[in-house]
Amino acid sequence: MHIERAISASHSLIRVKTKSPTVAKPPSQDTPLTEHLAYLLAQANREINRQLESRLAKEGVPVEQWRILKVLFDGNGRSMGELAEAVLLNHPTLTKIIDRMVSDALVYRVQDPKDRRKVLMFCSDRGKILCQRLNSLAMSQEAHIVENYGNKSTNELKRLLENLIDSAN
Amino acid sequence: MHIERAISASHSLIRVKTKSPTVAKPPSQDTPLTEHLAYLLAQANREINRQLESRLAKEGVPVEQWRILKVLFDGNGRSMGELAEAVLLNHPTLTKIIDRMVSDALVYRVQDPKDRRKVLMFCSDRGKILCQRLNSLAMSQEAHIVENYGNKSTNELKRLLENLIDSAN
DNA sequence: TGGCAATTGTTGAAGTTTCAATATTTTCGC
DNA sequence: GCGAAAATATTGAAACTTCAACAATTGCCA
Repeated sequence: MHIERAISASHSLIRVKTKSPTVAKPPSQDTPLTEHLAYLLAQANREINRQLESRLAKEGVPVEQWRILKVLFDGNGRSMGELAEAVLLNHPTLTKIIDRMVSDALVYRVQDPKDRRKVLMFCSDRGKILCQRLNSLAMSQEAHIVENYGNKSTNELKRLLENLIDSAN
Repeated sequence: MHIERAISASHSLIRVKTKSPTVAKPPSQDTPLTEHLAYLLAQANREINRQLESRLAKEGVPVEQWRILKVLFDGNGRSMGELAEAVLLNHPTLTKIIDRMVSDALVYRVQDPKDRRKVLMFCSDRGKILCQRLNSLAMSQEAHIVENYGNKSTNELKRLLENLIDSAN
């Protein structure tokens, strides 16, 4: 292995056939789309998100709103900026979603007394009750994934995703 | 291990405490948002997609267009349906992106002679040349990920994602 | 202190995606 | 072979997201 690397590094004309089947291929020009990490993530995300979406549709609530309710559930207010970060939305999008949720009386705005530029968001009682129903639906979805995919794989995948996210920052 | 499984399978009243520190918590009502698989996937996807996007921006091309070019690069035509499936877009969205790409002379439409309902998409020479430059950018992004995140983790993550996608269908 | 730069959130316009309806062609049962 | 149903792609309207500009407030430093 040492030797193989040395040979390959010296650009030998002799082709050394590598043995390992799971040897790390560096991504090359003709790597199929389906082997790119970015693509696999997009595909997995799309699939899982669809499943969740269709569960939450029972309550007529989009995934983003569930995330917002879940973050606010603890009763501590969050500024729009914190919230946007937490739920993976950019500011203007969040503002408009929050507008709808305020209309539905799920959340409400309070001006931050410490810093009057900020708006603190809170979850209403109605929002909390809905949130709990949504949590059940989300839980059952995740249970369903674990059933098909296995407990070990699920946990391992979560761990790897967390590391990836960390390493990307 | 055999025995443990047997006990657990027989629903014994005796609790067998599993040793593993990474024991599977079943998702519960108050599982934080950030521990849900759907959330981790969304976050990782967002992050990696942003990185890729900013690389491809050097050529002024959105990620979706790179995917399309890459799929068509082999010169075999694809129907809109096949293409939509391959690049994770729904039909109307694809139609409109293709309209733009046709304007830019990156791809072209040909009516399928075997089945005149279908339109076969092909990549132009110009599209192929651009695709190769984009492939380089995408490769360098993936190399960058591997650098920070590690080769082993990257491959393992890809494997797990593939399995997840399979198990979800 | 006064004023300039930075932070925070919202708004309106522009761009994009999605939904439902449509047009065209093929398939299949009878 | 005919007609109804299915498959394929596109279109226009509606919904949504994003971008750039704006308004309000705070922090800073000279």
